[in-house]
Amino acid sequence: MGIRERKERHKENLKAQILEAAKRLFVKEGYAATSIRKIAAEIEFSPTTIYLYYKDKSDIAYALHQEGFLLFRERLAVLELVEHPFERLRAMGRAYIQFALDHPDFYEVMFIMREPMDYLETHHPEQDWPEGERVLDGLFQTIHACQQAGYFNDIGTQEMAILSWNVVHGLCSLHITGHFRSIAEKCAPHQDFKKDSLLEDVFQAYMKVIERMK
Amino acid sequence: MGIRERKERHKENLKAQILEAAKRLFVKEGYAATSIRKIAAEIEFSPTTIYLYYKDKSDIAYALHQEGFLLFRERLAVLELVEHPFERLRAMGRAYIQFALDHPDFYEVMFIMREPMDYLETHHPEQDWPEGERVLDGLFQTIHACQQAGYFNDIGTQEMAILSWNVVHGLCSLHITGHFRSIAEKCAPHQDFKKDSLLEDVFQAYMKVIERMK
DNA sequence: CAAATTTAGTTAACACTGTTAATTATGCAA
DNA sequence: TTGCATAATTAACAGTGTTAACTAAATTTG
Repeated sequence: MGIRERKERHKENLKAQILEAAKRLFVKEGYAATSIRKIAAEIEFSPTTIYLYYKDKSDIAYALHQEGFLLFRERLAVLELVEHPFERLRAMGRAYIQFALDHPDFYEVMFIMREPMDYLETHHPEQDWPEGERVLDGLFQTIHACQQAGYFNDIGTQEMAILSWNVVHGLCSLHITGHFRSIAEKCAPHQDFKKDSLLEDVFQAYMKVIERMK
Repeated sequence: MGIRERKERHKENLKAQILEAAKRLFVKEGYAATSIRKIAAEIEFSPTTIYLYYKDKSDIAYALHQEGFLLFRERLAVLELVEHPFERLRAMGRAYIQFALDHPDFYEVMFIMREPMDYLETHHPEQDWPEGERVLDGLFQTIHACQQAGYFNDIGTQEMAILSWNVVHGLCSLHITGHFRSIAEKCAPHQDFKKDSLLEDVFQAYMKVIERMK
């Protein structure tokens, strides 16, 4: 029987298979359209089977959230090689934006949606947000190195790190949620090229601003 | 003649009543928990009656979105009285943050949720986002006045306006979606007071940064 | 080996959701 | 009074997350 074969094949990685199926649906149709029942259908199991491996839907959301951070760190890791701290900061910002443009669904589950955060708070109240802290820590170190190199020394390292994060997050989140759709062309009605480079332009403006802080 | 007018008035009345009921539920339990059926129950009408006055749920979301901008502009209007443009910019930023803290649900429907934006695009594709543009225009003018006063003249006005918007939006959105919950205390483990003033601190850092750009 | 027990997975159901088609009730004009 | 347009309703569709009860298979125990 085909069903028995399938069962034997995936005896132990069913949890991983659920996540893979969820990820497939998720990147194809977004989180909102990824229902428990569809995930179940994708792996040819009953919907309730999902609940044997994941507590609830926010648990799956958090798993996708973690998956996104895996992708994200993988991308940013190479930037450790950029020696000049200020140029590294610039590269990190651009990489952040590019990640959001390449993987808007992952960006949403990582930085916009409440569900993964709610899962952390309700099911693991003791610990806080390891993924976010790890990324922010990398940014913190680069900002610190910038300050060692003489940049923005009259600003707190934490404040500067969170500020820089905020600038790119503001851009990416407003872009993804559709709030920039009409803003872009209003900003440059007779410059069509600007429509596609608003994120880049504003980020460059930020870098220009903090560049002077030496 | 007069009959039709009265009918229209009654119709507008019920439409307004629906919105009022939606707003009540919305500020009390958030958008996610505000269902069509609950709105209908609140005004003691059948659920389908809602559809005689609003196209679909995203239509209601957009109405709440507009309602939020009404509140928002009402608050910011008085800041036109602040003469010094840079101080006006500072006041606008603080007012923006305070609005988000006071009305997180409205902030969410105004700047975070896709639904109102989707309504605009699918049901009114010709026009773009009037609420956003109007607010951004006010910011644009203040930035322009700052530049006239000698601030950040080597940065484009549009870029500077959107950048400033991004900074406060980044702060408010990450705060509202719960992404700052654990970040705050990590930043200042032995300074309890900082937990509540992260938004203010980072905003001040931004103001400090652009203050130097004269 | 057979019986008991644990485990994995399923079916059926609950209580919701947004939304539409068909139907009834209501007030107005001819 | 009849006919008609409109307002509002009921019933239903197609989905959602989630839980309790149940079955079948595997494993442990006497």
